[in-house]
Formats: sequence, C-alpha cells, structure tokens
Amino acid sequence: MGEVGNAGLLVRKVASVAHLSAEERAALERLPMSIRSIPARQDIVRVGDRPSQCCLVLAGFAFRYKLIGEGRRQILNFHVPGDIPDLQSLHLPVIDHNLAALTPLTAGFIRHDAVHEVSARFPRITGALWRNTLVDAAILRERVVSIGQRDGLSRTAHFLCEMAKRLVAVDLAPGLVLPMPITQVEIADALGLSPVHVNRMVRELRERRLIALDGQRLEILDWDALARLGDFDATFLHLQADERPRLP
Amino acid sequence: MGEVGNAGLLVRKVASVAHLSAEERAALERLPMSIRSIPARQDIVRVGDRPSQCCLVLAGFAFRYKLIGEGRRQILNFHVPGDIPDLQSLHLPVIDHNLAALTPLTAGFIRHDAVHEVSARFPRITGALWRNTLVDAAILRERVVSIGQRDGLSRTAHFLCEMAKRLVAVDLAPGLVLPMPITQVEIADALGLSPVHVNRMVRELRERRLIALDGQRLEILDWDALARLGDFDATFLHLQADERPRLP
DNA sequence: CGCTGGGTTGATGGAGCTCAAGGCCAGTGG
DNA sequence: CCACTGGCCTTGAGCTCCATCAACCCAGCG
Repeated sequence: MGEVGNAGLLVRKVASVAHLSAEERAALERLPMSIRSIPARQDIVRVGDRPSQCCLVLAGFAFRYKLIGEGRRQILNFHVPGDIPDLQSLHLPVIDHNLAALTPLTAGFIRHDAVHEVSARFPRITGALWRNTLVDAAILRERVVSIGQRDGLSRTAHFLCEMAKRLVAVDLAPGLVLPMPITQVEIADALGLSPVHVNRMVRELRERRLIALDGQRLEILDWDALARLGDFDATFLHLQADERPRLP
Repeated sequence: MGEVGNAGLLVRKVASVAHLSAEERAALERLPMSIRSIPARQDIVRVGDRPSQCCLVLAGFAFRYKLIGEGRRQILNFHVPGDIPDLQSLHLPVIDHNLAALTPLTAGFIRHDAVHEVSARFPRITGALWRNTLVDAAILRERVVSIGQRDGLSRTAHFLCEMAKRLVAVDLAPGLVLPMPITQVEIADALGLSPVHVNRMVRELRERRLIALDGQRLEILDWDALARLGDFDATFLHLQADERPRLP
C-alpha cells in the first residue's frame, strides 16, 4: 500500500521504445503511482471489471488468463517487470480477461486520468504507450502461430526463447540464466498442452542439452539449437536497438 | 488506382466506437484516401515491409497470416469492410505478418502522415484508432483461447459466431444470412485444424441443423445452440451500443 | 512427520492428422 | 456443345501426437 513511487522502470520501458525527450521522460517520472505488494496467485483485475487505473509490474511476474467452461484455463501471456499488462483498459473500459500475480508481486498503479492527461500534453508519450499495446498484440499473434501450427516440442522451445529475449530486454537475465518462476502447469495452460506433455517436452529439451530448467531458473545451454527447434525469430517482439543488448 | 474517395466507412467504423463530434467526423472524411482494387489472394503487405500508409477495407474480405517452415500457414484474422487491418503499422514500422486479399478487394489507402496529423489535432481520433487496434488484440486473445482450449467442433462454432457478430456490426448480415467467402482450407488455417477435420466439423454442425454453409454464404439456423456449443460470449468484441443492432 | 504443491513416469485411448481417392461445379478453349 | 481443367468439397482408412488417468517421488513446511 505504498506512496507515490519509483517510476524509473516505467520510463525505462516506455521511453526506450520511443526515444522520448528529457521533458517527456520527466513527465512520466512525475506520474503519481501507488505501489502495492500482491501475494502470488492473487487476481489483480477480473473479467467484467472497469478499472480506473492501470498496473505497472515493478518486481515479480504477472500473467493474464481466461477461464472457459469446466475448469479449463488459457494463459494469454506472462508479464515481467516493466510491462503494463492492462494498459488496454485505457480505451477498452470493460476488462475481458483476468490479470493475476504469478509470483509475489510489486506493482505500481497509475490512474487512467493521469495517463490521459500526460498523454494529451505529450503526443509522443501517447505513441509510446500505444506502441506498447501493439507489441503485446504482436506477441499474441506469435502465440496463435505457436499453438496453431507448432508441435509440442517446438512450441515449448519457442516459448522459452521468447521469455529469454523479453527478460534480457529488461536486464533480468545475467548471461543466459533467467529467472523463470513458472510451473509446468502454467506453461501447459499457456501453450495449450497438458502438464504431463509439457513435462515430457522439457525433459526432451534437457536430454538434448539445450536447457536446464528447475522451476525457478532457466539456463539456456544452446541458444542456436533451441531457436532453430522453436522456429524462433525475434522480429515479432519489435525490440528497439537499446532493448537488445545481449543474445545473438 | 483511385482518387481521393469515399471515407464514409472509415467514419462509420471509427466514429461508432468513440462517439466523435461532427468536426472530428469531418476531419476523418477529409483524409485523403487512394482507392485501389486488389485481386483475390494477392498480398497487400508482406513481412519485413515498412509501409507508409495503412489500408481500409471498403468492400470484400482480407486476411492476415504468417508462414512458418515447411509450408504451414497460420491465418491470424479475417477482415471485413470497415476494418483497418494494418493500423498497427502506424507505430510498429516493420510489419511482422502478411496481409492479403481474400476476395477481390476494394481498399482505401491512407498515408501515415495524414493520420498522424489528424490524430495530433484531435486526441479523440487518436483514442478511437488506438481502440481499434485494441479490439483487434482482443479478438486475437479469444483466438488463442479457442485454439488452445476448445475442441474442433466448439472451435468451429465459435469462429462462425464471431464472424456473424462482426458482419452484423457492419450491417453486412441481413437477418442471419452472412456472406462468408472463406474456403474450408482457410478456416482450417485460421483454427489450427486440418482441412479434412474442418470439413467434418462443418458437416456435424449442418447435421445438427445449426448452420447452412456453402462457401459463399453462411446461414445460422439456431444461434443459441451454436453460441452454446462454441462457448461464445461476444464481450471480447467490445461492440458499442450502436454496433450491435440485431442478434440476441 | 504428515501434508501439500510441484515434478516425474507409465499405460491407455482418442481427437485429429495424413494420405488417398473421388465428386461437383464453373470456367475455358477447341 | 462438350471435353478438359482446376478449385473446392467430401469421405474413408490408418496412424500419431498428445490427453487422460493413475501412481509415485521429493522438498518444503506447519
């Protein structure tokens, strides 16, 4: 239940995709943001809500999902620090899916009207935020391709490559060792596979010496082979130059 | 190779989602738009392109797709008159998927700089366009859910419901009879099923007296049953009041 | 020290893929 | 007028990937 807080990450993320001016960055920094800690697995926003704020992930992972009849769940995306998972609520008032903390989460909440106001004064901030939602959509497109066309092994490899790139982009991956606090059940729900099958696919990737994965930590042992297997091409992440430091 | 042309549809579509003022509508109408006819199956924009304009569908259907190794294709979405399939290119300069005409197409091309200019003068137009891209993302989310969680029959039913609602929203569906110039192969590539299986699913829906479908024309015989089978809830389309005239 | 949440493994079956062939129809050209 | 062609739809048969069911293991924890 925090106070106006550190918007550094917001600036870093938003600014990096649009090369904003110092004045624009300052305006972002000044956005009032209330910081809250949220326990793992707790919902933040639910289907049908009409939130008046949006949520910046500061530390920990979040995820978005939809439930359908008979206890099935589709995870739409995972979110890492720097993401604003529900930015779309700025212009789609009724939320059509759930947002929850995956790990214990530190999140900053920013009121819509504050965003609208900054956005009105600085059109390039509007563009940067808009772009953010467009990248989210691009990730979804690639997810559709994965689930629709790739087999289990390739799909799993692709997913790990995607998470790796995204974590590297926010400097959370020292070398090719990544925090990956995602259970196999959650990976399964994200990839449209059964947990049992995900387990087998992970085992296969391990046996091929492509990865080491233990539920908290993913180490990529052979990036090239993993990317080839997953048919991974990072174009869809639309990373800017300053967002792709490492990784081939 | 047309001239400055009829932007009525643009206004109708964009304005309907944001209740724009007369002045704002007029600004949209004045956007220079060059009209072109495009033969069926021809690409309009390709992966890697950096278009300087975006494309408003005036008549006919378009679709977006990605190709992956070994001749597999995932269709991401179909587009009906009123849609602006590549609006995202406004802020994501490099195109990450292909856009093609499904049927013979009439499309209006509007230069990015013209859009940016109008958008700078009228923040609510920005909002309306942004919202457009967000609805596109919402449709993608629901597609992920379909492909990831629903079986073939339910997936097919859901897809037909979605297309029906979208066509009704642009007044292209007199009663529950819809133009549906989509081959079964294309439906298959959109739903992540094989063409053979789509054929069987369509047959099943026909035998259950839920639909009549002949490759040009879909008639929905029992909306309630079809929606129930497809687990269809139109919330994700984020239709405004003036976009949902008919259908229960 | 029992419990719980996650991971792991085996066995079985089914939804959906692939391969293959044939039918229907519209368009085309002789 | 009719043979021919190419799309598209349709149907059958066999097979495979992956879901499901059912254990069991292990570590952390109250």
